[in-house]
Amino acid sequence: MARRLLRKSIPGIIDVARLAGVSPATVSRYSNQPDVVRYETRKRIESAIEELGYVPNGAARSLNMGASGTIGLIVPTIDNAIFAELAQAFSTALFRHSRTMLIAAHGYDLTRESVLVESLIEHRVDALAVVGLKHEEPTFEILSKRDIPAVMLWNYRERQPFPCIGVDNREVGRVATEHLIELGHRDILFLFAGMRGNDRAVDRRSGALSAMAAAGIDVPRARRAISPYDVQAAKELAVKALTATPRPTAIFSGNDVIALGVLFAAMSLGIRIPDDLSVIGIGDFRGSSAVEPGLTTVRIPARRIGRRGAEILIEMLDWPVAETRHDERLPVEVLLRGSTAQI
Amino acid sequence: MARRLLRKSIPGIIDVARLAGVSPATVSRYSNQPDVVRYETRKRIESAIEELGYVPNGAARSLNMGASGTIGLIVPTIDNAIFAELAQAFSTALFRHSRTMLIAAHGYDLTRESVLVESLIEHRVDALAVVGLKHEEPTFEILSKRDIPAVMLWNYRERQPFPCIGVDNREVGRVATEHLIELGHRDILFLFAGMRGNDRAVDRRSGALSAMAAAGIDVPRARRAISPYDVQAAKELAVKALTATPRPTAIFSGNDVIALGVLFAAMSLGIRIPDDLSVIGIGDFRGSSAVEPGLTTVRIPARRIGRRGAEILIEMLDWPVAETRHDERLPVEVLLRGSTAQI
DNA sequence: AATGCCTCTGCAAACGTTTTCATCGAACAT
DNA sequence: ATGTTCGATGAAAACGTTTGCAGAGGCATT
Repeated sequence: MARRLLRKSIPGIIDVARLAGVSPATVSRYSNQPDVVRYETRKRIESAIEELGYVPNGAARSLNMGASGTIGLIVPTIDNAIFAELAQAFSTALFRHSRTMLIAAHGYDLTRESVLVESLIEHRVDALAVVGLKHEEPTFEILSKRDIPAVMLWNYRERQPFPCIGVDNREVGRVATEHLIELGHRDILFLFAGMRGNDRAVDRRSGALSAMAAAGIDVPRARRAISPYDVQAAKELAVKALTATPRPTAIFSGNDVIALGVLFAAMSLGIRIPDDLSVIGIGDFRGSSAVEPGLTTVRIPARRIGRRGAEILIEMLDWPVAETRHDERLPVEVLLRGSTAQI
Repeated sequence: MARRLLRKSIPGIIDVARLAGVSPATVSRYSNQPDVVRYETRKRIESAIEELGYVPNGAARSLNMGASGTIGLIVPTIDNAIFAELAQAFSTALFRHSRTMLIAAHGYDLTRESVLVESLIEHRVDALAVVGLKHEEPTFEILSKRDIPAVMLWNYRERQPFPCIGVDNREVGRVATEHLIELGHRDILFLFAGMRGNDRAVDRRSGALSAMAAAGIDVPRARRAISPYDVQAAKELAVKALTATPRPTAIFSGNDVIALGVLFAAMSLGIRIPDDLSVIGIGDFRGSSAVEPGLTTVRIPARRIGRRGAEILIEMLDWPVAETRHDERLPVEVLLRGSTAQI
């Protein structure tokens, strides 16, 4: 961090007090409980604040109060349609309750996560949300040592060390697969998302494969692949798979980005969708409904997860004694659009 | 904000000092300039910290030092491919210099912006980056009153109150349009992005129209429309425009999202791209190269803008005396892909 | 007039760091 | 033996708020 800065000295509560002819205590009361200050005094303070351009020092306040008004969010990356939606909703919900979001990204490297947690704790976040259920030991340890209110977003499962708000990604993988099976598909190519440090992808995969097993359909190794989170890369992968024979009749895509790549691959090869090939995605990213044909996908309510996560944390802060668990399992649904059809 | 929380009392520097049998001053020195502390003492402090799970209190440090190690970023919204990329790069660059990003979004409502600035200043950000050149008076006022190092990202122009790092969006609009003109197009439909609180869109529009004027081509009102930032909405708009006669031979899209909508509209109508219609976008969002056919677009280096913005702010913090202006105009280039062709 | 209550305000002690200055030994040169 | 320098540490004063406690004055009740 920087050395001590000697900048134009910023006006503090004492300057305001002096100018308004009152004590600092009164100014403080003015900004925290205005109604206890006499009208006339209030006016004087107001104009003093106006004149000096006074903005209270959050660090001092935070030091005194033991709460910073800041809540942390740790995501794999911001630069991803779906986490961006989540973060935006989270931030908006916090703003509504006059708190601020401190966001940090670890780039799917869970070992870096505990460093971020520590950094956020150093900034004295009042509460913390993380994406996913899987975390390294230090992360859990530091969190419980401090007993900072924390939630895990995105993935839902029972009996977790912290409340979860999200969907059951095994269910997500399952319903997507079942949809294809119901349409009569037997030869399905599975393009899973990368699974390093990504328990959502792991769960989807396990849900998908168990649905196949339940239907008694074998999934040979050649029908399982892992695609990066990138339209172009997924497209190339799909092109390769679609030019080999025999060609699958359907493709399960671990997320909508991969599904888009598949769609474009099919277009470039002149394969008609859904006549020659069914494609299903996961996520319902913005734009997935607009692509031609519309992408059938499993909707994951990212915004709602973000909003509820924020609200629940605030609730935990405001009623710290409440012994209720705050888990929330959100429903998933298959959005039927044009990219899947009966075989 | 919350009332005073009475939580498990968190260990402070004094607890560490007591446990290690030294004074708080020594512990402080340990974490700031470890080399001045005797090896043996250092070891004792280390194990005390370990045992207590001590994490320094940023608020106290910030209060004392007058610097928080936090840098603010204000964007219209996080939930937008391009700003997410920017924010991610910004955050990463800050992290590399051990600072943290505090991000806030105003949803294209510039009047809300000054509230956010104030909130960030209350959190004592050491510096601030905002997107765009156009801001309400209070925003500028509060910033210059405090003389907090600030930069304006995304849009570049000379003689601005704060350093700009970005591209000249008039140039962006111009080169996109010139590309279409060079290909022989005369009847071009312009789908601009919404311009409320969005000076980037305003500039692109003005660049585009002036390029047309320079080429002596008239653009009737019916060939100018404004599209929301949404694939589906842009698609509907484009469908309407493409079913009317006469049909334009090319469409200028204010950004890649709109361009995607146009592409899908054309597909759904059986209009061949680029044979029957040329489409150009702006931004080079991820995935724009993978769509079929590849989208010709004007590349805007969002990541680089984010990274440079962060680096420049840090530079301004570390050498506050340097009188050099830190503006940076980044180059733009037309990426030729499959969606445009000679008429 | 004395008493009590209420409203508004001030005093001063925290909160957890960093940093200047001073102190104390030890090592070293004279 | 005496002075000098150096390295390692401690004491204490900030930094800018919030808040419990108490005091001052006004008003109503006895």
